[in-house]
Amino acid sequence: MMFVSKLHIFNTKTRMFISKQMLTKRTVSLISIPFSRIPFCTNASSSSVMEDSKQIVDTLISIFPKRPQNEEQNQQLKDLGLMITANIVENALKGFKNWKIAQEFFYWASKQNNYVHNCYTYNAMAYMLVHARQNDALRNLAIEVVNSRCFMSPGALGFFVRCLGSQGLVNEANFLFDEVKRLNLCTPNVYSYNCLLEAISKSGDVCLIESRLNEMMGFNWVLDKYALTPLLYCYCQAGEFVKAIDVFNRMDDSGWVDSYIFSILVVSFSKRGEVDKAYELIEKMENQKSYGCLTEKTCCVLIHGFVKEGRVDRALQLLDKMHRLGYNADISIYDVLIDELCSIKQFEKALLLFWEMIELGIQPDMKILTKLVSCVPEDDDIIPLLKSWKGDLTNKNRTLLFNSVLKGLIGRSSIDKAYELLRAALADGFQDDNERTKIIGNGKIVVPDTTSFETIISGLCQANKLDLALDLFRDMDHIGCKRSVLLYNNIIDCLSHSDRVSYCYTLLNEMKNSGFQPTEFTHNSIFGYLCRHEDVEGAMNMLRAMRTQGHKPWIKYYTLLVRKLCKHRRAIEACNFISAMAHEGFLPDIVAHTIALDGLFMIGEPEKALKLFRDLCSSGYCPDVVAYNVIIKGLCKEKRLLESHDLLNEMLNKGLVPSVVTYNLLIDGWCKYGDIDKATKCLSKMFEEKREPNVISYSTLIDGFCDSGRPVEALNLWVEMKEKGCLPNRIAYMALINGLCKCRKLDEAILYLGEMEMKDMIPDPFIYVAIIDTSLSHSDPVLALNVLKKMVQTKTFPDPNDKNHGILKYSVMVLYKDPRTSSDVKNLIDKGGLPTHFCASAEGNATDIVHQVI
DNA sequence: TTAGGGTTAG
Repeated sequence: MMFVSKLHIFNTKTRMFISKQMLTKRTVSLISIPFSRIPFCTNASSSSVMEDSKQIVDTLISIFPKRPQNEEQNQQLKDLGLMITANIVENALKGFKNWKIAQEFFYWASKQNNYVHNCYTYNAMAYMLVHARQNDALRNLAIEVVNSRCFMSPGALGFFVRCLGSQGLVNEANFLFDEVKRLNLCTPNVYSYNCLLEAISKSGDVCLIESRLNEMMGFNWVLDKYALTPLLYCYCQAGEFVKAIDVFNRMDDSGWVDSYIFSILVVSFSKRGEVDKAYELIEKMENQKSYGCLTEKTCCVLIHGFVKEGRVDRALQLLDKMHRLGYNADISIYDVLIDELCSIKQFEKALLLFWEMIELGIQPDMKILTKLVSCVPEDDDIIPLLKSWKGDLTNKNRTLLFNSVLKGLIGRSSIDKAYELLRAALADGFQDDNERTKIIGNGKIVVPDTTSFETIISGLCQANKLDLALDLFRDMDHIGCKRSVLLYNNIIDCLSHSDRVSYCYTLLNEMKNSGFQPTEFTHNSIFGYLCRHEDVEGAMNMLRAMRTQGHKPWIKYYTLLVRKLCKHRRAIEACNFISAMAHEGFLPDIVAHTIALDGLFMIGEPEKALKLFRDLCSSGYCPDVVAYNVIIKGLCKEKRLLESHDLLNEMLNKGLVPSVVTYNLLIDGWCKYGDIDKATKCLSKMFEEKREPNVISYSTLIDGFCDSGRPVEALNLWVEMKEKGCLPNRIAYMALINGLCKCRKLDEAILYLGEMEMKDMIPDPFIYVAIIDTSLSHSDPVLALNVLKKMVQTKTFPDPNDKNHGILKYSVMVLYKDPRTSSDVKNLIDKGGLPTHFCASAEGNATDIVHQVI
């Protein structure tokens, strides 16, 4: 046995200055070589040594895992321990199938006399740990290699660093790199650095990459493509596309862009939703004749990515390009494209792709076929699709096709046909001569399954044919077809919407007894019914049942209940419901609370509202702008303007930004309070705070000015509003016209009514009433009559409960009595243009009616 | 199979 030196001696002065040319020509492609093929060791010895070593390696691999079972083997292992070299250990390590055994061997070897590990044995061990994903052990090994003070070649360092990087142990890679440098165990070269950069890029840490690159440039090294690729990758990961494109262009100028580098950028564009940018890049490379850059694999990745971003247009263009490049698109590409085209209802394109597949010899699978059958809009397309199936027509496939035909019929609103088809299949398994059923049946019987029932029952429920659905549901038992949770849910939901709630409870019990666990949907279907019907007690009982199952009540339902209660002036009950929910562990959110606050103000309980609001704040809730708005609105209504402003300040202190609504409420508050100047100040404040006033702000203030008898200012504001680009709407016009009437500015009111009608805006009846009333007080019955005729023409009259109803009645009577208008009013009455209740009073006693009105 | 709901002007 030859004695082989156990220590490799390295040249520690390997640091050198490498020119760009040297790098580009000599650097081996780091990226394109699979990790596993990078050699650990280039040590070559004489052939006889290799022979001997090989024998030792083989023996170790064979006996070590078994562990010496007898004295003889034990002795053999001891003897081998005397003979091992780093080379032998390295090769033995590579031979073990189990990482644990390899690790035991590694530590056994290190205890043998005269044996010391070298960098290659460490690397072999690291490699085993990488493949076994033993990150803790790998981390420890990195520390051990430093502690062992073993020298490392720059290449070996690079290898270990890549091992760490591949497992995402970026900090460890940096630690190892810096420690071996500090302890003079290795002088890293460009390759070692590039490995480190690649490892860092796994973490996407742009700063770290940049600082390492600066380090490299400090040695006057020229950065090559393997240094820039990790940088490009990191910029892409960080979404720093400007920088990424810059790096890419630099690489492109040097002719370094290969398919991998190209795919980093282009796939990253796609992932960030920059589909057009990705496509432009593809075209740019194509124009540069860099054909090799766009590989088949990249195309596939991009098509999937484009579709995911909802850009099926670009995906189809790329598919076209693939064809031109002679690449094959696999079935998954067609699957994803057809699926997407169907979901955006571009069925013709989907069908074209389908037939293209067949032409290219790619056999569509059942998933693609059933998708198309179930959603193409034309009946005529179905038969050719069904006939195209060349695969096995097993019972299962037959049922799948049958179900897709049912789905298709329902999608085309032919629920009756679909229902009959299922009934026919249940009756005789298709003995009729319908062409479609013959194809599916192919002379054999189609056996409907649970999905068939789910499809039809869901269709029947949607079409409001609940009883038919229930019959079918009951029939499932007779043919021995298993029900499903989906079916129960669908029917329960449909029953709840048809107000047949007692049957819902029956089915709920039935499903539990049949071993189906109700889902959140099941419970919420019934909970929804109870909320719609303001059944607080029932809703609470359901909540308790839900709590035991860990189900959550849907927000939309419990807010609906709160809203309905408040609308019916049952705000106190709404508050009690909210508390009871909280007591059950379902704390309603700020929206439900806001509705309740509004409800309390509505029933004239401002103190209760304020208490609830303060309780919310102190219990850690953070009321938002809308909640504050509701309180401000309530306080304004109560004429507590100063408190409203206190709340505005409170909002600001909390960092909440008051909305346009907030200011509008305060403007309205001050207007109604009679302090129009304060209201104007609020408008100014909006400009200061860069909260652009809207048409509501202006209308409110215009109304306020008119109420204060200041029509000129109202009209000025009207002009200002239009100058600011804020267009008046129907309500704004009505506010102005009504306001002008209140100020007795009849001519202006008529002017704006004309303007409004020119814009095809139809005013509410009260506007006509206001003008009629004002005209009469201006002693202009003819004008009033004309407006009354307009009302008759447009058939808009105030509701009998509306106060304007009485005013109009009185006006009609006045016009009836006035000789200037009397005959016209009679005429209107005779022709039936005026509702009878106006006619009856026209001849009545004026005083009586005045009493009625007032 | 299921969703986000609440506040402003005549």
